[in-house]
Amino acid sequence: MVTLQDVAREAGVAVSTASRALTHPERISPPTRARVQEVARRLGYRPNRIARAVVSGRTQMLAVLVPDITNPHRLGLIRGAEERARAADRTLVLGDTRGDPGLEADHLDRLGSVVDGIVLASSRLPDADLRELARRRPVVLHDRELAGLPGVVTDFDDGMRQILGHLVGLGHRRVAYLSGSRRSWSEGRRWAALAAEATRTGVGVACLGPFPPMLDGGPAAADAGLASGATALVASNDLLAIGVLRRLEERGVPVPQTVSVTGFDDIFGADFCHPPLTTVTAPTEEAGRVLVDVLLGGHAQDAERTVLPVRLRVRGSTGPAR
Amino acid sequence: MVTLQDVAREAGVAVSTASRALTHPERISPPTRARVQEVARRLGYRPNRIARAVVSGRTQMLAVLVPDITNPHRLGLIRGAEERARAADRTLVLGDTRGDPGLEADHLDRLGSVVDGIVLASSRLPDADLRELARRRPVVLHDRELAGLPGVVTDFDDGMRQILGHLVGLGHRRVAYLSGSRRSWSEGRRWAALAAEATRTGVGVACLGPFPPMLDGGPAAADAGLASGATALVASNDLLAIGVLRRLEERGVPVPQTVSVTGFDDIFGADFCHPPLTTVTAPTEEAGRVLVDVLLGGHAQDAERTVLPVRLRVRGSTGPAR
DNA sequence: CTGAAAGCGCTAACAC
DNA sequence: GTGTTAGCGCTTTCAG
Repeated sequence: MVTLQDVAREAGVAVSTASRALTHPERISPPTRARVQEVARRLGYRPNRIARAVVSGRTQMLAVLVPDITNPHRLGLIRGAEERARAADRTLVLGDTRGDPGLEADHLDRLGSVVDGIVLASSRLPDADLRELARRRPVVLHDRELAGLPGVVTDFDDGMRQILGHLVGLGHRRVAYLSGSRRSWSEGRRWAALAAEATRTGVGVACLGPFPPMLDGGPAAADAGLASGATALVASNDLLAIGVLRRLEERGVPVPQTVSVTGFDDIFGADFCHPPLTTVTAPTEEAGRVLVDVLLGGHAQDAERTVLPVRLRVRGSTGPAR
Repeated sequence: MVTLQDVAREAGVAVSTASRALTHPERISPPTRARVQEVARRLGYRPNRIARAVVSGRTQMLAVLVPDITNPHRLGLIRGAEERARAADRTLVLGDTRGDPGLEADHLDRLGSVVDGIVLASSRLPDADLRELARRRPVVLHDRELAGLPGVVTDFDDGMRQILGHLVGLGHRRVAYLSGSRRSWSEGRRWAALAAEATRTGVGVACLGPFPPMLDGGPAAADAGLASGATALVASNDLLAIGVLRRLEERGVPVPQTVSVTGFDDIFGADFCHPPLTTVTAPTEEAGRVLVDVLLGGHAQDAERTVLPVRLRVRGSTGPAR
């Protein structure tokens, strides 16, 4: 590895001069600057960002922690965050917590002292831990609310309202909610919103599950939903909903003739599964952008809370109640 | 931020002792060790990994660069790599190059001096740049071959052989290949393999495109394929194939009655699109694991080349030639 | 077993 | 403008 010392020696200047010639060229006389830069190039010098970070205390890296990197739902967020990070000349570090608070804490232990800020998507960490973390580093939350911490949340309330409104309009009066993981904050929001709306409109909604909020959870959820006698199945998310659709097809149950099915997230595949899924779409790329902006804007202290609007996308999986 | 100095002072020992008590506890007397550890915990001390890395020269971080993080095809690789990295107590840093050599170089500039090793998936960097990079850091390649560098490649030859064999068995004699990006190494491999196999079996194969290897590329590819008079369309990858299926459905062309369609990768969604896609599946999680193992095993110098076996998955999108 | 001191590669006062 | 010097927080000889 060629260091700044090597460059300085070879160029016949002090290290500090070499350093400046590379990072603050305007403060160096043209001839010296040119010589240093030429030598640096010739020697193939690359600044050691680690060393630079020790003194500046900043690495220009941001971390994004997601519960499951294989869930297509997060792709938008990641891409939006990536885009903004790149624009701000930061490097994004991505970590997968597998929805496990232990692994999440692990990752944070490792990355906490390395990155300049952290985006936590659907964090499962206890409130106290989040607060403590936020004391060390700027932190922004996605789909998790905690007083004092800034964040971006999907408008689950409105999403569920739109879903139920749509189903009621189609004549459905008995609805089953296929719930996902009990431990997630957003799961609680979804169910609460749906239950509230059901009460308001006088529709009966049963809460089934929890089921693993993945394709694999589909079979059990579909069977339970069918057995409940509901005419519409509201799945916790698209992954589960698609799994449900597959199971129903396998069992020869026509959708939406016998039951309607809805999802949440509008993931990759929701528009080409069979039948295409009626679901709620959220501007996840925008979420990613906003999260990084808040992190970089230094507003991470101000506890801004942004609620992102959602929109129902009606596709083939919902129809009139039988 | 509480530093090691703070801990040492509070515990009434030298920094070096505090350091050892935390990283080499066995070399410290039990009472001292206990005291230091207790103080560290009480003060909420967290080692600064950056500082640690300056002296050790290692950060315990590995980078994985992929051309497009939103392509579900890479999820397996990422997950496999993550798993191994975690097991080896390393942190994975993920970067998206958008298939742009410039951005890829950018990322490497930023991360090169920070990570202990690099996994490059489908790198678009010139051979010379790759070689130079490999001189600085351990590098392993995925789906790109370069003499002297270790890597893991999908067995494209066998995959294409299986696809064509399957189609020929169904009576297809006129096949169109819907090509993807010209600039990718794997694209070249796929076409070369298909062309060779076509020659061997005396089947006519036209190369159409290139089309953007994404869902969006589907419409143009489908129309061109149909116009070519081929009875089977072999798409460069699943994303494109699914886009093609959607376009065919839109145009009312029955699949596989009028044309058969095949993909490559077996991505999320390939089994629930309509009709389900006949494609080639590769053990991508295994690829991720092997790549990280090679990186960590220090075999990165030995230029090992692992070819991963593939398997044809026949689904509803292929049938007898009309 | 513990402490003092050197130094990782780089940046940033502070002089000249 | 440029060089000298002092660290950043930590690990690691090297003495004691």
